[in-house]
Amino acid sequence: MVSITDIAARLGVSRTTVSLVLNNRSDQLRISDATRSRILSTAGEMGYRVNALARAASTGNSRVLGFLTTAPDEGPSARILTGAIDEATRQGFFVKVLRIHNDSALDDDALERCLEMRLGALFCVYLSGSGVQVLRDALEPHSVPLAVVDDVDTPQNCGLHILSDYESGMDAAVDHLFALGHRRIGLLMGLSEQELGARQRRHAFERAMALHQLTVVPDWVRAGDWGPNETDAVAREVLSLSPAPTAIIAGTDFTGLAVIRAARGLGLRVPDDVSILGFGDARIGDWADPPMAVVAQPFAAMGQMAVRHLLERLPQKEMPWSDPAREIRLPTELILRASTARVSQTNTQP
Amino acid sequence: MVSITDIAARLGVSRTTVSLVLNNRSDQLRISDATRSRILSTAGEMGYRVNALARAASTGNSRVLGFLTTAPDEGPSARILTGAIDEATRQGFFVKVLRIHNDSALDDDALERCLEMRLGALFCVYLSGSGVQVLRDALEPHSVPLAVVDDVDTPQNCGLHILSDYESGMDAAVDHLFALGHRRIGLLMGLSEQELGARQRRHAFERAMALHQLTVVPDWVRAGDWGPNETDAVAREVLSLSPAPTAIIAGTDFTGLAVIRAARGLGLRVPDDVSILGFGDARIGDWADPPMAVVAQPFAAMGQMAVRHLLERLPQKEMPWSDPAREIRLPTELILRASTARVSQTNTQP
DNA sequence: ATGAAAGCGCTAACAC
DNA sequence: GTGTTAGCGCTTTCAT
Repeated sequence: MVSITDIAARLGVSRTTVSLVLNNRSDQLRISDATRSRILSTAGEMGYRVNALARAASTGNSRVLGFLTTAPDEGPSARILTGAIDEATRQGFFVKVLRIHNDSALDDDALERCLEMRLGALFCVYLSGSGVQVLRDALEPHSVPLAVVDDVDTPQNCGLHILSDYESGMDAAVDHLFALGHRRIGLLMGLSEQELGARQRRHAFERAMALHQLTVVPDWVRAGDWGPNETDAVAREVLSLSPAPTAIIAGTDFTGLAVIRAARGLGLRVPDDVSILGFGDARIGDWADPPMAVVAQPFAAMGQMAVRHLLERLPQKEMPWSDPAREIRLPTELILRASTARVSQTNTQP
Repeated sequence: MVSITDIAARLGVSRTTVSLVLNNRSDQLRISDATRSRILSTAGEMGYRVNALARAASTGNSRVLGFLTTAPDEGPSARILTGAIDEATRQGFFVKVLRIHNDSALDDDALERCLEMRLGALFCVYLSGSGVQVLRDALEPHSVPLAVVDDVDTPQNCGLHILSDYESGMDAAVDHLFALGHRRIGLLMGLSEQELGARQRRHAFERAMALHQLTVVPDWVRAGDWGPNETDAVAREVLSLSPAPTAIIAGTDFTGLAVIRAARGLGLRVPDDVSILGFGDARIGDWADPPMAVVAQPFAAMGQMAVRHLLERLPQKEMPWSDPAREIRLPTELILRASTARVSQTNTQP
């Protein structure tokens, strides 16, 4: 592949001149228009392309970001990645995706390779808190900025933490249900109580309920890392209580689907007998029966923000590690569909 | 960050010696065990990490693969990526994900950047045929191997093409339905007729039907790039025909969900009145109501195979471009769930 | 067994 | 305006 040297040789000028022209530095250091255009056209003819590798080696700046994840194929991770790529591309950066398997002790190999590649900055999703800590400790000495995205139990001083604004999301959800006359609202999370995501949802839910002076009934609030069948079972259990909630907020989109199924299994009509509202992905609910309303989390925006903030801090090459982790919460969006309705007459008393 | 030179200086040996030891080339060119261990331990103490950038610049080999996609956040793309990353990691390679927006003329910028980064090989999904052609033409002069994954209308001579084995997948699907007594089977694809995926599914479907001497009823076979509502409408239309199919194979998982919804909307019970079988993603059907049987496509394996084949061809640095595109078809898996059942008595006549 | 020297392709400081 | 020189951090060939 043709190099800067080849062009210089062909034209009888120095490599420096070629480099300057091709990098558009010619305005600073003045190159004659004649030489300039000769170089440009020759480069074109010869099919020259910078060797980004050599450039990176020379400048020590790879213009590559690393994205660490345990589950690149799950919806949220993929959305975050997409948002991140778009923003990175816009700023002339690449994204390398690394998969981590063992996230508690944090895959040493992956970390090693991040450092070897002289990655400019890193962001990660779905790591355990201890994983993030390990990451942080490894990165700090090398001043590699770090951002943690989505529900990760980020320890103090671990850089940026970007997540959904659960509070406004839950507020919107409860507001909406309240406006439809619902007073008995349950929360089935589909996430383990251990996870930050579950705690955040629960907390935001309790807060939103309090704002409306509604009682949080413990039996109607359940957490757990459920598969389809477990979700079904829990939902049936909750919907069979008396009194039962008239509306259920599901902690994830898949959980929502299973709750709808459970309701139907009990002979309840959605939304006539019970309203169901999902939380998470925007799209999937559109295919549910009935189409499921959701509080959509801003995954793409989260990836985008992660990159934007990391790149802002790149030039100074210095993370404010000592500061407590800075949280950025991005707004959710309530998407109404056919799974919520005015509470039925027989169910109006709290 | 500490370099090979630092270590050499500290130890009073040459950079060469350090390089040899750290690369385990010491067996070829014999280095004394003493020196060897001194170097290793010093490297450890000083926290040395190869500068992969410099190495790549020097060897001209970046050990990075590029993954081009128009929709990194869609299920199949993400699955393929995951499989690819796993295989790449296993072989000491990285994967850079590039998003392409304009795929007909192929995002020139992205291509430019692939070449600049001296990517070792590329694989892509969701490109148009002309996009692949552009890619191929740009890559050939530089001997960059290319693999096209999944439903892409790959022109001749465009390297490897890796896709699902639609024939055995459809055979399994039709076999299964046939065994349940179904004779009137429809195919609602949810993919535009223009797309390779639709043509492949249709062809495989017709073949499978013929194997069982079943008639393909044109009215029951529909293609189109449908959203939820359009799918619903088409499904209702087909299910309202008389005679109507007793079983429907949906071309994608989401389409399957909407078909179930449409059936229910018409007062039909699934699977009692009509059986429904999805095609595509393995997981999502598990959350459907009823849980939906699917022919699962081997997305992760496809990514894995793409990488494996590309890496095989890396050393010789030469693609057999002149050969017709070599197709590799990977087996699907029939996952049975509750959406299919023996055909009802009233529906037994073809 | 070790080192010197040249090379990869690029950038950057400074001289002419 | 352009060229010289040195440097990035590594690899590789060839002396010693």
